[in-house]
Amino acid sequence: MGSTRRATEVDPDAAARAVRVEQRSRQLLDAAARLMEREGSQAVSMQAVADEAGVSVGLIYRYFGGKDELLLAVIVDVLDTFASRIPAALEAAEADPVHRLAAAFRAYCEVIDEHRHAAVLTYRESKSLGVEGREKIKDLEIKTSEPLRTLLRQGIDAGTVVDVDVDLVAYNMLLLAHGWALKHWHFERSLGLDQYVREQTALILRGLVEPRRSRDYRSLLDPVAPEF
Amino acid sequence: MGSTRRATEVDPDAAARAVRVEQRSRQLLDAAARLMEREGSQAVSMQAVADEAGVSVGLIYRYFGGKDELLLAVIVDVLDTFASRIPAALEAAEADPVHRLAAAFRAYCEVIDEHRHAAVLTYRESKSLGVEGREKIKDLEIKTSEPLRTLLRQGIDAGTVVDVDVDLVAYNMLLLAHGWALKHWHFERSLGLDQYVREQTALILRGLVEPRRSRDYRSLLDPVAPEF
Amino acid sequence: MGSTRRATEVDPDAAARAVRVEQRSRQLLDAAARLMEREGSQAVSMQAVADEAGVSVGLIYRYFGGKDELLLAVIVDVLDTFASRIPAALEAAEADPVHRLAAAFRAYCEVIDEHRHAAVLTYRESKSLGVEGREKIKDLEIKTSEPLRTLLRQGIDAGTVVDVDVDLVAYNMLLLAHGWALKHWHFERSLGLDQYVREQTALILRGLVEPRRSRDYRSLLDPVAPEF
Amino acid sequence: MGSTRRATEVDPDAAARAVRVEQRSRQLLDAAARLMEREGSQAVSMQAVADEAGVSVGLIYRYFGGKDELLLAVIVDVLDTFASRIPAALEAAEADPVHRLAAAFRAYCEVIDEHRHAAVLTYRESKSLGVEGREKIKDLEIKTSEPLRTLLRQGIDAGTVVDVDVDLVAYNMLLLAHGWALKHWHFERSLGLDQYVREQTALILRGLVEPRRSRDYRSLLDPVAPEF
DNA sequence: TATGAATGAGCCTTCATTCAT
DNA sequence: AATGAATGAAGGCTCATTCAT
Repeated sequence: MGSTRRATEVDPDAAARAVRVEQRSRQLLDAAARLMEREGSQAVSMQAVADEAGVSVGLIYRYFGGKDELLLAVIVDVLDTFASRIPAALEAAEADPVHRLAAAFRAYCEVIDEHRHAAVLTYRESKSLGVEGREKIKDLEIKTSEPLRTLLRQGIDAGTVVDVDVDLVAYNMLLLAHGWALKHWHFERSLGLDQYVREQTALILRGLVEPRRSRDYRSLLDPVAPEF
Repeated sequence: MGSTRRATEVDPDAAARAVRVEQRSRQLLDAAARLMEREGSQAVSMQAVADEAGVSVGLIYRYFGGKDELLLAVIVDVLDTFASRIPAALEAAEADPVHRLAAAFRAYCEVIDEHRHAAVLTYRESKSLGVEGREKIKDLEIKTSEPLRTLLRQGIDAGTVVDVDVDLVAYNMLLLAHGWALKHWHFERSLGLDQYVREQTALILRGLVEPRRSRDYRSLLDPVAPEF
Repeated sequence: MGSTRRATEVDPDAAARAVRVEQRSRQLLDAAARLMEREGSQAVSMQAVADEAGVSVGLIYRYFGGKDELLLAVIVDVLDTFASRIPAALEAAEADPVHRLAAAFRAYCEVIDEHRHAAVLTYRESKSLGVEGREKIKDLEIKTSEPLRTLLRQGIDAGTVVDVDVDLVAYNMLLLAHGWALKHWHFERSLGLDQYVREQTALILRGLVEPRRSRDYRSLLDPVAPEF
Repeated sequence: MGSTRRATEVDPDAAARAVRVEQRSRQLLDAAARLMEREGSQAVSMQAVADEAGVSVGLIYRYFGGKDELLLAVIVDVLDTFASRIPAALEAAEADPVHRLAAAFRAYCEVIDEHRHAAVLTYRESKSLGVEGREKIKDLEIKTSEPLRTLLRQGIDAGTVVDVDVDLVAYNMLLLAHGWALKHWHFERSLGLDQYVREQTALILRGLVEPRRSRDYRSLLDPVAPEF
């Protein structure tokens, strides 16, 4: 079966197959993520994912090695969404690093709000993730938070941001964004996402912005901290 | 039934029994926590807890209603440790609210370091915790973070801390402390606990301390941010 | 998903699946019943049923919701056997209601003899049966005993049966048939099934048949009560 | 230890001990029976019996070999109640065998109504009863039903009862009495105990009483079958 | 005698994984 | 490529029974 072309050419069969594999993976990943958000990660059994995707259990195993691999893929998928959404948000924002920082944080929080349960999965036992998965996630987080670090450095260079530990601040912003998912049941009645983002932004910026430049960013914090 | 003492005394049998119940509960709670730290919470089966504690499965059910209840008790136990350790740490610290805030944060981080996995348990699916458990945890967290809120308010009143949303800042400090557990595998090679505490403290204080009072707290941040 | 035939035809896949489901259910039901007859209902664990049927435990749960449901299904199955065997026995019998009554009673006893332990299951704690199951059994028993009631009424109308409480007599005949199973260990050494049926038939008819018509049914009672 | 008297005298210690054993057994038996009637035989665990009796689990094992033995003892106890209640009921009844038969049947039904669940236990798996227990029960049932057989024979001799298989009729009357317990959930809404007894008595007597003597017993059947 | 803490075999059930079709 | 029936290990839990006190 299949074609027997020269190796220098791209095998069109292989290409078509790759496309189908891609589509199926997408379908399964989306189903798993949807299920997870809708029913909580407790309800994610292979059968449930299959049902949600409208395929058979067996098929999942043709695309993912097993449950752990599937779950890891879902996490990676979410982190990929981060990696693509943040830059998009930055383009829409003003050129100023601090404004962009705020936009990036908001984008983080919004993606997390959409993938609350999947985001929390990142904190799963490293055992079930495996060394490989752990490394992959670490890399992705670093890569995804790269824009933050870049912006922080730009701000510091521009003199609008005080001289902080760029790595740690980036990490903290991530954690605070995740905080929305982690402590969601803590806040769900008292705080909306928008309010959460605004207040956290105010707090973060207060620690970052050079005191003598702070009045430049008042608009960013309205209406939460107009007195800033 | 046992002895027949004067009614004015507390039944010594009941008292002795209460002590034994307390000891057994401790033993089981510790075993569960130990197992969790060592093998990860995935490995926590009732049989495993029993083995770790050196007792039989059945016995656990005399002290805890079931697995969920046991796990909830482990969480509550950790939160209780918080609630008792933080005040102790505060007494040892200087009277100044900002110094105390830093001491409290360090104490938080240290307890979490000792109960890394149990601390993370707080973020379990609320479903498996049950409404009751969820409420209990929420209450305990609020109660445990109360010292932070008090200190923040004192600082604000004293004019050493800027006017922030006390609730959110307290929550953030908690989250940052938890961050040590949550992202431990992220930092384990690059950062020690002490370093983590110092750097985070510096960042937090930078956002809290009134700029014109900042030089009063330089010592707190050395050697991490001597330039502060 | 399978073939794409004309919509007017029944989906052959679904049909085939239904057949297989039916076969498996049969197999499991029979295994459970067999096990019950051989080892007593105490020995009926899911594992034992699986072993007896030559399948795995898990499979049972694809066909029955749980142990209670399986047991209920066994009971219902036996009652269904009743419901189908009795009419068959009646067709083979003479047209006369009293003759048919005797034939029905014999048929009852024979089915019960074949499902001795399962028949007794009907008397299980109603709790473990559940409200639903209880109602189902009640309905089936009423439905199954309907032929008896009909025959009794016909006999009364024809003047060959005295005017009795049709419901209670039908219930008694059922109970007496069950008696063969219930008190089997009482009789097993002294009485055979055939003998049991004959003697009980004689007793029942003596209480039912109009005295002046009794000689018409002498043949029914031979050789047990030739003097009747 | 204890006393060292001559063997010809009854050891008073032993006697006292026997009394205590008897009392304890009573206490436990009653507790078990009470529990069974109140909660159904499903709820009869050793712990529950101990609680109901106000003693510890361990103590039960000093008086009964185990659960099966305890349950057997409860059954035997109930059958003993039969054996003592029936004669008492007969003494209160008229001298006529048929009247006494009716009185005996009523007494049976009443005792069974009081020990519904225990009565049904008789039909427990022979396996869990053991050969010994089975024999004991068989003997007790035969002994207990002896009055019935005697009365039937007297009736036959007196010419008021037709010539029936005395053993089987006695057995049937027992079964019909048990029927009240066995099918209780069938009748509980439609029939009271008294009604059940009356109707069954009417049916039984119709099959037993010599047709030409039937009018002598009309009063027995009122108001159920006044036309008899 | 009496207690009740402790045991552990055994039960029901779930679910990731495999494999014949 | 796709299905889904079948597997069986593993988990949570119960409860009859024992034994040190």
